[in-house]
Amino acid sequence: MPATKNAISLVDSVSGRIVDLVRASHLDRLPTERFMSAQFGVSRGVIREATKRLELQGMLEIRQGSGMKVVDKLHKPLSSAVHLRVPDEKTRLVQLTEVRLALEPEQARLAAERATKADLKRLQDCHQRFTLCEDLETQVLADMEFHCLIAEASRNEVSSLLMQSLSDLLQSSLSHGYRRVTKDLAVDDHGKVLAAIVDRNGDAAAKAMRDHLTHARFDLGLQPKPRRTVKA
Amino acid sequence: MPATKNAISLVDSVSGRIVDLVRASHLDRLPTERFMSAQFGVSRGVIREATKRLELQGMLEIRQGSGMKVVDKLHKPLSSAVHLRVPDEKTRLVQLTEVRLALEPEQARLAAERATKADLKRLQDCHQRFTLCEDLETQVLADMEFHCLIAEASRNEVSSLLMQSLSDLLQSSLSHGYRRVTKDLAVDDHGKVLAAIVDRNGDAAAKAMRDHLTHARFDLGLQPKPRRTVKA
DNA sequence: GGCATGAATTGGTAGGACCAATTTTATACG
DNA sequence: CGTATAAAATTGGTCCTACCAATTCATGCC
Repeated sequence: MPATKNAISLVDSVSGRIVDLVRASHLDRLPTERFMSAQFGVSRGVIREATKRLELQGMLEIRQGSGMKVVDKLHKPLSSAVHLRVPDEKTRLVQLTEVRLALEPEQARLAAERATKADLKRLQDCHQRFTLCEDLETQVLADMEFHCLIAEASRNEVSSLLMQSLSDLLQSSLSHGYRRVTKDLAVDDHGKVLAAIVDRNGDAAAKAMRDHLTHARFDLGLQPKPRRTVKA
Repeated sequence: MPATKNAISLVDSVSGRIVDLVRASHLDRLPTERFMSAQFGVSRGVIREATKRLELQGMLEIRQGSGMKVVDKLHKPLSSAVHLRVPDEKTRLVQLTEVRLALEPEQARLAAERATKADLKRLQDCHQRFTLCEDLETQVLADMEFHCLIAEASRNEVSSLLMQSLSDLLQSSLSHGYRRVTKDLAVDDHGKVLAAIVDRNGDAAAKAMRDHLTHARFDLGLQPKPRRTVKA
C-alpha cells in the first residue's frame, strides 16, 4: 500500500472487511453507510471511500436514496482501464479484435471439451434468439452473449472475465455504427461454432471461431496491419 | 451511472476533469487536495473520492504527507479483479496459464511482424539479463519482463495491458514457491522465441512461445484438465 | 384498490477540526 | 561551510455535523 510504509489505512481495512462480509453472508444488499459506520467504529467518510472502491471494482452498485446492492460485475474495471489506455474508438476496436482472435478460438476449443449439458442448452437458446432477432441492439446483445457463454463453458474464470470486459467494450462500439448488416453470415458462423462444440470437436470449434472472427473483422471494416517485409 | 438517473455526480465529473488535466498538462504530480477543492469549487471529500478512484484505476499513487503522483499502471485493476474472482492461488495459476497459452503465441507472432529495432534491443538486453541472473526474484522479474516486452512489441495496447496484469498476478504466484528451478530450459525457450522474432517469422515465434508455455506449465506442476470423451 | 402527497430513509456533498506522515526550514555544532 | 537534528509547515487521512438530493414507505383521498 503506497499510502503508508507499514500501517494499513482504515479504508483498506474496511473495504476488506466488507468483502468478507459480502462473501460470508450472501446478502444481496449491504447495510447503510450510517449503520456500517457505527458497526465498524469508523467515520462515514471512510465507509464511503471503501464502498466506492468496491463499486469501482464491480462488486457493488450504489444508488442515492436506495442503498447498496451486491453485484458480480468484476469485469468492469478492465473495461474502464482499456478505455483509459486506448481512448480512440477505432483503434480500440482494431486491438480488441486482435485480442479476440487470440483468445476466442481457444475458448471455443476448451468449451468443446468442457461444456456441460446446461451450457449447451444456454448456447442453443442464445443462438436461436440471435437467429430470430430483428433490431440491431438485440443482435449485438445476443451476439456478445453467445461469445460470453462460450467463455463460461470453457470453465476458465479468468478467460470469462476477460470476455465479459471485451464484450462490454465491443457493445459500445458495435452500437455506434461500426456494424454492417451481415447478421446472416454471423448466424451461420455461430451455428458452425456451436455444432463443433456440441460434437466435442475442439479443433473444429477453434477453427470455426477463428473463421467467424476473421469474417467479423472484415465486416467491421477493420483491416489487419500490413505485414512487415523488412528485416531488423 | 447507477447513482442517478440523469445528473452526473460531482465525483464523476471531477474525476473526469482530473483525467483531462493529467492528459493535457503531462504533470508528474497533481496539485494538493485543498488546492483542487478550491479550484474545482467542490468539497475536499469529493476530491478525495475522485482521486481515490483514479488511484484504484492505476493512474495515481497517493501518499500521506507527500501528495499525488501521476503513474501509468492501468493494468492494476484487472489484477485485483482476477484476484477477487479467483481467490484460490492454484486455481488462478492454472487458469492464467490457459489464458497465456491463448494470448501469448499471437503476441509473439505479431511481435515478429511489428517489432521495431528498439523493441528488439530491449528484448535482447532483457534476455541477456535473464540468462545471467542468479536469484529467484530477479529471474521471475526478467522472465515476466521478457513476456511484457513481447506484448509491447506486438503494438497492441489492449494485449499489452492484459499481459501486464497477468504478469503482476504471475509474479505473486511464482514468488510463492510455485516455481521449480529449470531456468536453463526457459532461457533456451526464450532464445528460440527471440530468434524467431528477430527473423520476422511469425509462425515460428508463435510455435516457440506455445512450446515455451507448455514447458512452463509442466514446470509449474500444472496439468491440463483431462479431455472429455463423453458426448453431450 | 389506485393514486397523490408527505414523511422517513439513504446516499451525496460541504466545511471545519484534528491526527499522521512527509517535506521543508531553522538551528546548533564541528 | 557542511552536517545533523529539531521544529515548523505541508499534505493526505479521519472524524463530526449539517444540509441537500433521490428513493422508499406511510397515509389519506377518491
